[in-house]
Amino acid sequence: MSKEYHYSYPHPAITTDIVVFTISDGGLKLLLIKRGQEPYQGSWALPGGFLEPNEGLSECAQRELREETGLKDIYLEQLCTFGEPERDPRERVVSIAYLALMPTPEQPEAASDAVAAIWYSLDDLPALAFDHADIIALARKRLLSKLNYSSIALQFLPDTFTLSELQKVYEIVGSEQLDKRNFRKQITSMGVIEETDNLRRNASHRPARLYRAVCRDHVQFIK
Amino acid sequence: MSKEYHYSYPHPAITTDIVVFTISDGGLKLLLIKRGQEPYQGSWALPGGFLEPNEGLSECAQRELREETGLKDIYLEQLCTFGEPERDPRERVVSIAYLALMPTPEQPEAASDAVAAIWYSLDDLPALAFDHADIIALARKRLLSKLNYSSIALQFLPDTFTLSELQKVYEIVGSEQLDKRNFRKQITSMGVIEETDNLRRNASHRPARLYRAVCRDHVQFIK
DNA sequence: TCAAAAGTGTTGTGTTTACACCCATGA
DNA sequence: TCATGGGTGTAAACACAACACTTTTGA
Repeated sequence: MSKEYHYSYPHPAITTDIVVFTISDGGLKLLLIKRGQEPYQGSWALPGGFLEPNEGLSECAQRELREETGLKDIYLEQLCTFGEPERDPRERVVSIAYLALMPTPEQPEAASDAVAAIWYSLDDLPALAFDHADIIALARKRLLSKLNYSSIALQFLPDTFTLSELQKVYEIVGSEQLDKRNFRKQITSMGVIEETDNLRRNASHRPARLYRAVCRDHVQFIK
Repeated sequence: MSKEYHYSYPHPAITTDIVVFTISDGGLKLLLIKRGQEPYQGSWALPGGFLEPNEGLSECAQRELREETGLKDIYLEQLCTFGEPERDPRERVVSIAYLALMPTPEQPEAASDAVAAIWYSLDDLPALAFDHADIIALARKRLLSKLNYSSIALQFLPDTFTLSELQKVYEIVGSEQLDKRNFRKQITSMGVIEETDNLRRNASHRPARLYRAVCRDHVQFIK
Protein backbone atom coordinates (compact mmCIF):
# COMPACT_ATOMS: atom_id res chain seq x y z
CA MET A 1 0.00 0.00 0.00
CA SER A 2 1.55 3.22 -1.15
CA LYS A 3 0.42 5.26 1.80
CA GLU A 4 2.59 8.31 1.26
CA TYR A 5 2.15 8.81 -2.40
CA HIS A 6 -1.61 8.35 -2.41
CA TYR A 7 -2.11 10.20 0.80
CA SER A 8 -5.81 10.51 1.40
CA TYR A 9 -6.32 11.80 4.94
CA PRO A 10 -7.87 15.22 5.33
CA HIS A 11 -5.12 17.81 5.72
CA PRO A 12 -5.17 19.86 8.90
CA ALA A 13 -5.08 23.61 8.62
CA ILE A 14 -1.84 25.42 9.41
CA THR A 15 -1.48 28.71 11.20
CA THR A 16 1.26 30.75 12.74
CA ASP A 17 0.88 32.57 16.07
CA ILE A 18 3.26 35.28 17.15
CA VAL A 19 4.28 36.13 20.68
CA VAL A 20 5.60 39.68 20.44
CA PHE A 21 7.38 41.10 23.46
CA THR A 22 8.54 44.61 23.97
CA ILE A 23 9.66 46.73 26.89
CA SER A 24 7.94 49.88 27.95
CA ASP A 25 7.24 51.75 31.18
CA GLY A 26 9.80 49.62 32.95
CA GLY A 27 8.06 46.34 32.24
CA LEU A 28 7.75 43.53 29.73
CA LYS A 29 4.75 43.85 27.45
CA LEU A 30 2.99 41.41 25.16
CA LEU A 31 0.97 42.16 22.05
CA LEU A 32 -2.56 40.77 22.02
CA ILE A 33 -5.44 41.19 19.63
CA LYS A 34 -9.13 40.99 20.26
CA ARG A 35 -10.70 38.48 17.92
CA GLY A 36 -13.28 39.76 15.47
CA GLN A 37 -14.51 36.33 14.40
CA GLU A 38 -15.70 33.09 15.86
CA PRO A 39 -14.44 31.02 17.48
CA TYR A 40 -13.52 32.97 20.59
CA GLN A 41 -14.97 36.13 19.08
CA GLY A 42 -14.28 38.98 21.47
CA SER A 43 -11.58 37.06 23.30
CA TRP A 44 -7.98 38.12 23.48
CA ALA A 45 -5.51 36.05 21.52
CA LEU A 46 -2.09 36.10 19.94
CA PRO A 47 -1.87 37.68 16.52
CA GLY A 48 -1.61 35.04 13.82
CA GLY A 49 -3.52 33.26 11.12
CA PHE A 50 -3.62 30.80 8.31
CA LEU A 51 -0.70 29.93 6.09
CA GLU A 52 -1.15 30.89 2.46
CA PRO A 53 -0.03 28.78 -0.48
CA ASN A 54 3.53 29.57 -1.58
CA GLU A 55 4.29 31.43 1.58
CA GLY A 56 7.09 30.41 3.93
CA LEU A 57 6.30 29.91 7.59
CA SER A 58 8.07 32.99 8.87
CA GLU A 59 6.66 35.02 6.00
CA CYS A 60 3.24 34.00 7.19
CA ALA A 61 4.03 35.15 10.70
CA GLN A 62 5.30 38.50 9.44
CA ARG A 63 2.31 38.99 7.17
CA GLU A 64 -0.26 38.15 9.82
CA LEU A 65 1.41 40.43 12.27
CA ARG A 66 1.43 43.24 9.76
CA GLU A 67 -2.17 42.69 8.72
CA GLU A 68 -3.59 42.45 12.21
CA THR A 69 -1.48 44.98 14.05
CA GLY A 70 0.44 47.07 11.52
CA LEU A 71 3.80 46.08 13.03
CA LYS A 72 6.61 45.06 10.72
CA ASP A 73 10.34 44.52 10.35
CA ILE A 74 10.76 42.91 13.70
CA TYR A 75 12.95 40.10 14.96
CA LEU A 76 11.26 36.68 14.67
CA GLU A 77 12.37 33.21 15.65
CA GLN A 78 10.51 29.95 15.57
CA LEU A 79 9.41 28.87 19.02
CA CYS A 80 7.52 25.58 18.88
CA THR A 81 4.73 23.89 16.95
CA PHE A 82 1.46 23.14 18.70
CA GLY A 83 -0.75 20.48 17.24
CA GLU A 84 -2.96 18.79 19.83
CA PRO A 85 -5.97 17.46 17.92
CA GLU A 86 -8.56 19.43 19.91
CA ARG A 87 -6.80 22.74 20.23
CA ASP A 88 -9.12 24.49 17.80
CA PRO A 89 -12.89 23.86 17.87
CA ARG A 90 -13.35 24.46 14.13
CA GLU A 91 -11.14 21.81 12.67
CA ARG A 92 -7.72 20.31 13.17
CA VAL A 93 -5.25 23.18 13.26
CA VAL A 94 -1.50 22.89 13.67
CA SER A 95 0.12 26.15 14.64
CA ILE A 96 3.74 27.17 14.40
CA ALA A 97 4.43 29.65 17.17
CA TYR A 98 6.98 32.42 16.75
CA LEU A 99 8.79 34.46 19.32
CA ALA A 100 9.19 38.09 18.31
CA LEU A 101 10.88 41.01 19.99
CA MET A 102 10.66 44.66 19.18
CA PRO A 103 12.42 47.79 20.38
CA THR A 104 10.40 50.92 21.00
CA PRO A 105 6.78 49.80 21.29
CA GLU A 106 5.01 51.31 18.35
CA GLN A 107 1.32 51.74 18.78
CA PRO A 108 -0.35 48.78 17.02
CA GLU A 109 -3.29 49.39 14.70
CA ALA A 110 -5.90 46.67 14.70
CA ALA A 111 -7.15 45.53 11.32
CA SER A 112 -8.12 42.38 9.43
CA ASP A 113 -9.45 39.80 11.88
CA ALA A 114 -8.47 41.87 14.89
CA VAL A 115 -10.87 44.45 16.32
CA ALA A 116 -8.31 45.66 18.84
CA ALA A 117 -4.58 45.28 19.34
CA ILE A 118 -2.81 46.41 22.45
CA TRP A 119 0.30 45.92 24.55
CA TYR A 120 -0.59 44.01 27.68
CA SER A 121 1.51 43.93 30.79
CA LEU A 122 2.60 40.36 31.50
CA ASP A 123 1.53 40.53 35.12
CA ASP A 124 -1.97 41.22 34.10
CA LEU A 125 -3.00 39.08 31.15
CA PRO A 126 -6.66 38.49 30.30
CA ALA A 127 -8.15 35.07 29.60
CA LEU A 128 -6.84 33.85 26.28
CA ALA A 129 -8.28 31.98 23.32
CA PHE A 130 -7.17 28.46 22.31
CA ASP A 131 -3.98 27.24 23.99
CA HIS A 132 -2.40 30.65 23.70
CA ALA A 133 -1.65 30.84 27.42
CA ASP A 134 0.61 27.79 27.02
CA ILE A 135 2.34 29.33 24.04
CA ILE A 136 2.99 32.53 25.97
CA ALA A 137 4.34 30.62 28.96
CA LEU A 138 6.79 28.79 26.73
CA ALA A 139 7.83 32.01 25.02
CA ARG A 140 8.62 33.66 28.36
CA LYS A 141 10.72 30.69 29.38
CA ARG A 142 12.61 30.72 26.10
CA LEU A 143 13.21 34.46 26.27
CA LEU A 144 14.49 34.25 29.83
CA SER A 145 16.92 31.47 29.10
CA LYS A 146 18.18 33.04 25.86
CA LEU A 147 19.06 36.19 27.76
CA ASN A 148 21.94 34.32 29.31
CA TYR A 149 23.44 32.57 26.34
CA SER A 150 22.71 34.82 23.39
CA SER A 151 22.59 38.41 22.29
CA ILE A 152 18.79 38.39 22.09
CA ALA A 153 18.41 41.28 24.53
CA LEU A 154 19.68 43.65 21.84
CA GLN A 155 16.47 43.08 19.90
CA PHE A 156 14.64 45.13 22.50
CA LEU A 157 16.75 48.19 21.72
CA PRO A 158 17.01 50.57 18.77
CA ASP A 159 20.12 50.84 16.62
CA THR A 160 22.07 52.73 19.23
CA PHE A 161 21.65 52.61 22.96
CA THR A 162 23.48 53.28 26.17
CA LEU A 163 24.85 50.61 28.47
CA SER A 164 22.37 51.65 31.13
CA GLU A 165 19.50 51.06 28.73
CA LEU A 166 20.83 47.61 27.92
CA GLN A 167 21.28 46.83 31.59
CA LYS A 168 17.67 47.83 32.17
CA VAL A 169 16.57 45.27 29.55
CA TYR A 170 18.42 42.52 31.37
CA GLU A 171 16.97 43.62 34.68
CA ILE A 172 13.40 43.75 33.43
CA VAL A 173 13.43 40.47 31.55
CA GLY A 174 15.40 38.66 34.26
CA SER A 175 13.54 40.39 37.12
CA GLU A 176 16.70 41.03 39.06
CA GLN A 177 18.91 43.99 39.81
CA LEU A 178 22.40 43.87 38.33
CA ASP A 179 25.64 45.46 39.39
CA LYS A 180 26.57 48.25 37.03
CA ARG A 181 30.32 47.64 36.93
CA ASN A 182 30.09 43.90 36.56
CA PHE A 183 27.44 44.22 33.88
CA ARG A 184 29.59 46.57 31.84
CA LYS A 185 32.61 44.33 32.08
CA GLN A 186 30.66 41.29 30.99
CA ILE A 187 28.73 42.80 28.13
CA THR A 188 31.66 44.63 26.62
CA SER A 189 33.89 41.55 26.76
CA MET A 190 31.38 39.43 24.83
CA GLY A 191 32.06 41.11 21.52
CA VAL A 192 28.43 41.60 20.58
CA ILE A 193 28.33 45.36 20.94
CA GLU A 194 30.70 48.14 19.97
CA GLU A 195 31.14 51.80 20.87
CA THR A 196 29.99 54.52 18.55
CA ASP A 197 31.43 58.02 18.49
CA ASN A 198 28.18 59.50 19.68
CA LEU A 199 26.84 60.43 23.06
CA ARG A 200 23.32 60.71 24.32
CA ARG A 201 23.15 64.25 25.64
CA ASN A 202 19.52 64.97 26.19
CA ALA A 203 19.25 64.60 29.95
CA SER A 204 20.34 66.80 32.78
CA HIS A 205 23.30 64.70 33.75
CA ARG A 206 26.55 63.49 32.28
CA PRO A 207 26.09 62.30 28.66
CA ALA A 208 26.22 58.57 28.03
CA ARG A 209 28.18 56.87 25.30
CA LEU A 210 26.07 55.20 22.62
CA TYR A 211 26.76 51.63 21.56
CA ARG A 212 25.51 49.56 18.67
CA ALA A 213 25.06 45.83 18.04
CA VAL A 214 27.92 44.31 16.05
CA CYS A 215 25.34 42.52 13.95
CA ARG A 216 21.91 43.95 14.41
CA ASP A 217 19.89 41.33 12.63
CA HIS A 218 21.02 37.99 13.90
CA VAL A 219 21.17 36.80 17.43
CA GLN A 220 24.55 35.35 18.38
CA PHE A 221 25.20 32.58 20.84
CA ILE A 222 27.67 33.36 23.56
CA LYS A 223 29.35 31.19 26.18
CA MET B 1 -14.24 39.66 5.06
CA SER B 2 -14.27 36.81 7.48
CA LYS B 3 -11.06 35.25 6.31
CA GLU B 4 -10.37 32.90 9.20
CA TYR B 5 -13.76 31.42 9.71
CA HIS B 6 -14.46 30.76 6.04
CA TYR B 7 -10.95 29.69 5.34
CA SER B 8 -10.78 28.45 1.80
CA TYR B 9 -7.14 27.96 0.92
CA PRO B 10 -5.97 24.44 0.19
CA HIS B 11 -4.48 22.93 3.35
CA PRO B 12 -0.87 21.78 3.13
CA ALA B 13 -0.01 18.26 4.18
CA ILE B 14 1.71 17.74 7.51
CA THR B 15 4.42 15.24 8.26
CA THR B 16 6.86 14.53 11.02
CA ASP B 17 10.48 13.56 10.41
CA ILE B 18 12.64 12.00 13.07
CA VAL B 19 16.38 12.39 13.50
CA VAL B 20 17.38 9.43 15.66
CA PHE B 21 20.89 9.38 17.05
CA THR B 22 22.59 6.60 18.88
CA ILE B 23 26.12 5.70 19.81
CA SER B 24 27.84 2.54 18.73
CA ASP B 25 31.35 1.43 17.83
CA GLY B 26 32.73 4.57 19.39
CA GLY B 27 30.84 6.92 17.08
CA LEU B 28 27.61 8.81 16.65
CA LYS B 29 25.14 7.07 14.36
CA LEU B 30 22.01 8.25 12.60
CA LEU B 31 19.02 6.18 11.54
CA LEU B 32 18.10 6.44 7.86
CA ILE B 33 15.57 4.63 5.74
CA LYS B 34 15.59 3.89 2.06
CA ARG B 35 12.42 5.17 0.47
CA GLY B 36 10.14 2.64 -1.16
CA GLN B 37 7.90 5.17 -2.91
CA GLU B 38 8.17 8.19 -5.10
CA PRO B 39 9.28 10.87 -4.79
CA TYR B 40 12.93 10.12 -4.12
CA GLN B 41 12.24 6.40 -4.39
CA GLY B 42 15.43 4.55 -3.55
CA SER B 43 16.96 7.58 -1.85
CA TRP B 44 17.94 7.69 1.79
CA ALA B 45 15.80 9.83 4.04
CA LEU B 46 14.81 10.39 7.62
CA PRO B 47 12.06 8.13 8.94
CA GLY B 48 8.75 9.99 9.12
CA GLY B 49 5.41 10.42 7.45
CA PHE B 50 2.02 11.99 7.36
CA LEU B 51 0.05 13.10 10.39
CA GLU B 52 -3.17 11.20 10.97
CA PRO B 53 -6.41 12.76 12.15
CA ASN B 54 -6.74 12.79 15.95
CA GLU B 55 -3.10 12.07 16.44
CA GLY B 56 -0.77 14.40 18.36
CA LEU B 57 2.44 15.51 16.70
CA SER B 58 4.79 13.49 18.85
CA GLU B 59 2.47 10.48 18.61
CA CYS B 60 2.84 10.73 14.87
CA ALA B 61 6.61 10.77 15.16
CA GLN B 62 6.57 7.72 17.42
CA ARG B 63 4.16 5.85 15.19
CA GLU B 64 6.07 6.53 11.99
CA LEU B 65 9.30 5.51 13.61
CA ARG B 66 7.76 2.28 14.83
CA GLU B 67 6.11 1.51 11.50
CA GLU B 68 9.14 2.19 9.37
CA THR B 69 11.93 0.90 11.58
CA GLY B 70 10.42 -1.10 14.44
CA LEU B 71 12.01 1.16 17.06
CA LYS B 72 9.90 2.35 19.97
CA ASP B 73 9.91 3.85 23.46
CA ILE B 74 12.66 6.28 22.75
CA TYR B 75 13.31 9.82 23.88
CA LEU B 76 11.80 12.42 21.52
CA GLU B 77 11.85 16.18 21.52
CA GLN B 78 10.56 18.64 19.00
CA LEU B 79 13.35 20.18 16.95
CA CYS B 80 11.98 22.63 14.41
CA THR B 81 9.30 22.92 11.76
CA PHE B 82 10.28 23.08 8.11
CA GLY B 83 7.83 24.54 5.65
CA GLU B 84 9.48 26.07 2.61
CA PRO B 85 6.85 25.97 -0.15
CA GLU B 86 8.97 23.91 -2.55
CA ARG B 87 10.49 21.41 -0.14
CA ASP B 88 8.36 18.52 -1.40
CA PRO B 89 7.74 18.01 -5.13
CA ARG B 90 4.31 16.41 -4.61
CA GLU B 91 2.46 19.16 -2.86
CA ARG B 92 2.95 21.66 -0.10
CA VAL B 93 4.23 19.74 2.93
CA VAL B 94 5.04 21.21 6.30
CA SER B 95 7.14 18.91 8.42
CA ILE B 96 7.70 18.96 12.15
CA ALA B 97 11.16 17.56 12.81
CA TYR B 98 11.92 15.64 16.00
CA LEU B 99 15.21 14.90 17.65
CA ALA B 100 15.38 11.41 19.13
CA LEU B 101 18.06 9.60 21.08
CA MET B 102 18.35 5.98 21.92
CA PRO B 103 20.67 3.90 24.05
CA THR B 104 21.93 0.58 22.77
CA PRO B 105 21.36 0.63 19.00
CA GLU B 106 18.77 -2.01 18.33
CA GLN B 107 18.80 -3.35 14.83
CA PRO B 108 16.03 -1.54 12.92
CA GLU B 109 13.62 -3.53 10.77
CA ALA B 110 12.47 -1.77 7.66
CA ALA B 111 8.75 -1.92 6.93
CA SER B 112 5.88 0.22 5.65
CA ASP B 113 7.25 2.85 3.25
CA ALA B 114 10.84 1.94 4.03
CA VAL B 115 12.64 -0.77 2.09
CA ALA B 116 15.74 -0.54 4.26
CA ALA B 117 16.60 1.02 7.59
CA ILE B 118 20.14 1.26 8.89
CA TRP B 119 22.39 3.14 11.26
CA TYR B 120 24.67 5.44 9.30
CA SER B 121 27.87 6.89 10.61
CA LEU B 122 27.61 10.68 10.65
CA ASP B 123 30.94 11.12 8.89
CA ASP B 124 29.71 9.20 5.97
CA LEU B 125 26.15 10.14 5.08
CA PRO B 126 24.68 9.42 1.66
CA ALA B 127 22.80 11.99 -0.42
CA LEU B 128 19.47 12.67 1.24
CA ALA B 129 15.93 13.23 0.04
CA PHE B 130 14.07 16.54 0.45
CA ASP B 131 15.72 19.02 2.83
CA HIS B 132 16.70 16.26 5.21
CA ALA B 133 20.37 17.21 5.18
CA ASP B 134 19.38 20.59 6.66
CA ILE B 135 17.27 18.94 9.31
CA ILE B 136 20.13 16.66 10.31
CA ALA B 137 22.57 19.55 10.48
CA LEU B 138 20.26 21.39 12.83
CA ALA B 139 19.74 18.29 14.96
CA ARG B 140 23.48 17.83 15.41
CA LYS B 141 23.85 21.44 16.45
CA ARG B 142 21.03 21.14 18.94
CA LEU B 143 22.37 17.92 20.37
CA LEU B 144 25.83 19.36 20.78
CA SER B 145 24.65 22.44 22.58
CA LYS B 146 22.23 20.55 24.84
CA LEU B 147 25.10 18.38 26.04
CA ASN B 148 26.39 21.33 27.99
CA TYR B 149 23.26 22.63 29.61
CA SER B 150 21.05 19.59 30.08
CA SER B 151 21.07 15.95 31.06
CA ILE B 152 20.35 14.85 27.48
CA ALA B 153 23.46 12.66 27.33
CA LEU B 154 21.79 10.16 29.66
CA GLN B 155 19.36 9.28 26.89
CA PHE B 156 22.19 7.51 25.10
CA LEU B 157 22.64 5.09 27.98
CA PRO B 158 20.59 2.22 29.40
CA ASP B 159 19.05 2.33 32.89
CA THR B 160 22.36 1.81 34.63
CA PHE B 161 25.79 2.74 33.40
CA THR B 162 29.28 3.45 34.64
CA LEU B 163 30.83 6.90 34.81
CA SER B 164 33.31 5.88 32.15
CA GLU B 165 30.49 4.99 29.80
CA LEU B 166 28.87 8.36 30.42
CA GLN B 167 32.18 10.13 29.88
CA LYS B 168 32.54 8.31 26.57
CA VAL B 169 29.16 9.70 25.47
CA TYR B 170 30.30 13.24 26.19
CA GLU B 171 33.55 12.63 24.38
CA ILE B 172 31.93 11.16 21.29
CA VAL B 173 29.18 13.74 20.95
CA GLY B 174 31.46 16.66 21.82
CA SER B 175 34.43 15.26 19.87
CA GLU B 176 36.89 16.08 22.62
CA GLN B 177 38.79 14.15 25.26
CA LEU B 178 37.83 14.89 28.85
CA ASP B 179 39.76 14.59 32.07
CA LYS B 180 38.46 11.68 34.12
CA ARG B 181 38.68 13.28 37.56
CA ASN B 182 37.19 16.58 36.52
CA PHE B 183 34.42 14.90 34.62
CA ARG B 184 33.45 12.81 37.65
CA LYS B 185 33.42 15.80 39.96
CA GLN B 186 31.24 17.81 37.61
CA ILE B 187 28.74 15.16 36.71
CA THR B 188 28.22 13.92 40.25
CA SER B 189 27.75 17.44 41.59
CA MET B 190 24.95 18.18 39.12
CA GLY B 191 22.42 15.99 40.86
CA VAL B 192 21.18 14.27 37.72
CA ILE B 193 22.64 10.84 38.44
CA GLU B 194 22.87 8.72 41.57
CA GLU B 195 24.86 5.69 42.67
CA THR B 196 23.31 2.26 42.70
CA ASP B 197 24.49 -0.57 44.92
CA ASN B 198 25.62 -2.58 41.95
CA LEU B 199 28.90 -2.97 40.19
CA ARG B 200 29.72 -3.95 36.66
CA ARG B 201 31.99 -6.92 37.09
CA ASN B 202 32.24 -8.47 33.67
CA ALA B 203 35.66 -7.29 32.56
CA SER B 204 39.14 -8.23 33.52
CA HIS B 205 39.82 -5.22 35.65
CA ARG B 206 38.46 -3.58 38.76
CA PRO B 207 34.64 -3.53 38.78
CA ALA B 208 32.99 -0.20 38.10
CA ARG B 209 30.16 1.27 40.12
CA LEU B 210 26.86 1.53 38.28
CA TYR B 211 24.87 4.76 38.32
CA ARG B 212 21.35 5.59 37.26
CA ALA B 213 19.59 8.76 36.08
CA VAL B 214 17.64 10.48 38.84
CA CYS B 215 14.79 10.87 36.40
CA ARG B 216 15.17 8.68 33.41
CA ASP B 217 12.41 10.06 31.24
CA HIS B 218 12.78 13.79 31.26
CA VAL B 219 15.80 15.82 30.37
CA GLN B 220 16.73 18.36 33.02
CA PHE B 221 18.31 21.73 32.45
CA ILE B 222 21.46 22.40 34.40
CA LYS B 223 23.56 25.56 34.92
C1' DT C 1 25.41 74.53 43.28
C1' DC C 2 22.49 70.78 43.09
C1' DA C 3 20.48 66.61 41.40
C1' DA C 4 20.96 62.81 38.52
C1' DA C 5 22.89 59.37 35.97
C1' DA C 6 27.65 58.06 33.77
C1' DG C 7 31.69 56.02 34.37
C1' DT C 8 35.55 53.44 36.52
C1' DG C 9 39.24 49.12 39.74
C1' DT C 10 40.34 46.20 43.30
C1' DT C 11 39.92 42.49 46.38
C1' DG C 12 38.10 38.21 48.06
C1' DT C 13 35.67 33.92 46.91
C1' DG C 14 34.41 30.14 44.34
C1' DT C 15 34.98 27.45 40.15
C1' DT C 16 37.62 25.25 36.74
C1' DT C 17 41.66 23.23 35.05
C1' DA C 18 45.78 20.43 34.98
C1' DC C 19 47.93 16.61 36.55
C1' DA C 20 49.78 11.00 38.49
C1' DC C 21 49.33 7.23 41.15
C1' DC C 22 47.21 3.10 43.53
C1' DC C 23 43.28 -0.44 43.27
C1' DA C 24 40.65 -4.54 42.05
C1' DT C 25 39.80 -7.85 38.91
C1' DG C 26 40.15 -11.75 35.15
C1' DA C 27 43.15 -14.00 32.35
C1' DT D 1 51.84 -11.50 37.90
C1' DC D 2 50.35 -8.82 34.38
C1' DA D 3 47.33 -5.96 31.74
C1' DT D 4 43.33 -3.27 32.02
C1' DG D 5 40.36 0.17 33.16
C1' DG D 6 38.43 2.05 38.00
C1' DG D 7 38.95 5.22 41.25
C1' DT D 8 40.84 9.25 43.89
C1' DG D 9 43.06 14.80 45.72
C1' DT D 10 45.53 19.04 45.38
C1' DA D 11 47.42 23.31 43.80
C1' DA D 12 47.44 27.02 40.41
C1' DA D 13 44.75 29.85 37.29
C1' DC D 14 40.86 31.98 36.33
C1' DA D 15 36.22 33.84 36.47
C1' DC D 16 32.75 36.00 39.20
C1' DA D 17 30.79 38.79 42.92
C1' DA D 18 30.84 42.50 46.00
C1' DC D 19 31.62 47.01 46.70
C1' DA D 20 32.00 53.38 46.56
C1' DC D 21 33.49 57.29 44.72
C1' DT D 22 34.40 60.89 40.95
C1' DT D 23 32.66 63.01 36.58
C1' DT D 24 29.75 65.65 33.62
C1' DT D 25 25.86 67.73 32.45
C1' DG D 26 21.19 70.66 32.59
C1' DA D 27 18.35 73.04 35.45
